[in-house]
Amino acid sequence: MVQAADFDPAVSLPPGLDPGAIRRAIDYIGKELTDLVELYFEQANVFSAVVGIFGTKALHQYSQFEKNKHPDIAAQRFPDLCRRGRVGKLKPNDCLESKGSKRPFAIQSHFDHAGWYIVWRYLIDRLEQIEQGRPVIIWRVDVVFLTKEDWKYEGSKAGAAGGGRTHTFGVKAPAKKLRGTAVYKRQDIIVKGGKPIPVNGHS
DNA sequence: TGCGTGAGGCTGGTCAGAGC
DNA sequence: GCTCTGACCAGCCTCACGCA
Repeated sequence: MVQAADFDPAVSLPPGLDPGAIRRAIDYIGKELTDLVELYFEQANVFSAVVGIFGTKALHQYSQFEKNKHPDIAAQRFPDLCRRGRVGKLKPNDCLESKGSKRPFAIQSHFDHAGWYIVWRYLIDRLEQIEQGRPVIIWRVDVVFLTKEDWKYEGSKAGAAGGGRTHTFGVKAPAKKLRGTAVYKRQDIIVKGGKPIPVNGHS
C-alpha cells in the first residue's frame, strides 16, 4: 500500500511530474509486476529492465510526460520519456529516463546524457511477508537531474581474447548525489548490508 | 558496516556489409 | 533483392576488494 506519509514534498521534481502521478505509478508497477515475478527467478538481470519499462508506461499514463515518439529510441536509447507536446530537439530538462534497480544507490548506464532520471528501487518479497499479494515492492523512488559531469566512464576490456561486459557509465558518488532525491521512501524498509530489508525482518 | 569501484556475466535490438 | 552474420548499442546483475 502506497502511504502518503512515505512521500517527501521537499524533493524537486521536473515540471509535469507530481507526487500524485508517482503514487499511481508505484501502484501500477506493483500490480502489473505481480504476474511477472517468475521472470525474476528465470533471469534476474532482465527484470530491472522490465521494471523500468513499466515505470515508463505508468508515467506515460499518469503524468505530463509521454513515451518517446521514436520507438527505437524509447526502447533502447535516451530518453524514455519527454515532456508532452515538445517537438524538435529536446532539452535535458524535457527528458526523463526511467530505470529500475535492486541496488540501493548505484545508477549504471551506457550513456552519460544530461536530463531527469527516475529510479524505481525495488525488492523481491517472494513470501509476500511485507505486503500480501505484492511480491514486488517499490521501496524507494529517486528523482534526480543529472548532468554530463555527474557521470564517470567505466571502460571495458572485452575483446577477441574474451572478457566481460560492454563499457558503461556510472554516477559518481551515487549515495551523496542521491541524498535528498528520494521523493518516496517506505518507512518500513531499511538498507542493511547494502541491501533493502524490512525493519523487523531479514532478507 | 556502509559505500565506492572495478571486473565479469547475462539479455535483446539495430545496422551494415558480405554472400548468394 | 534477400538472408545471414558480426559489430555495436543498450538494459541490467553479482561479486570481490578497498577504504572510511
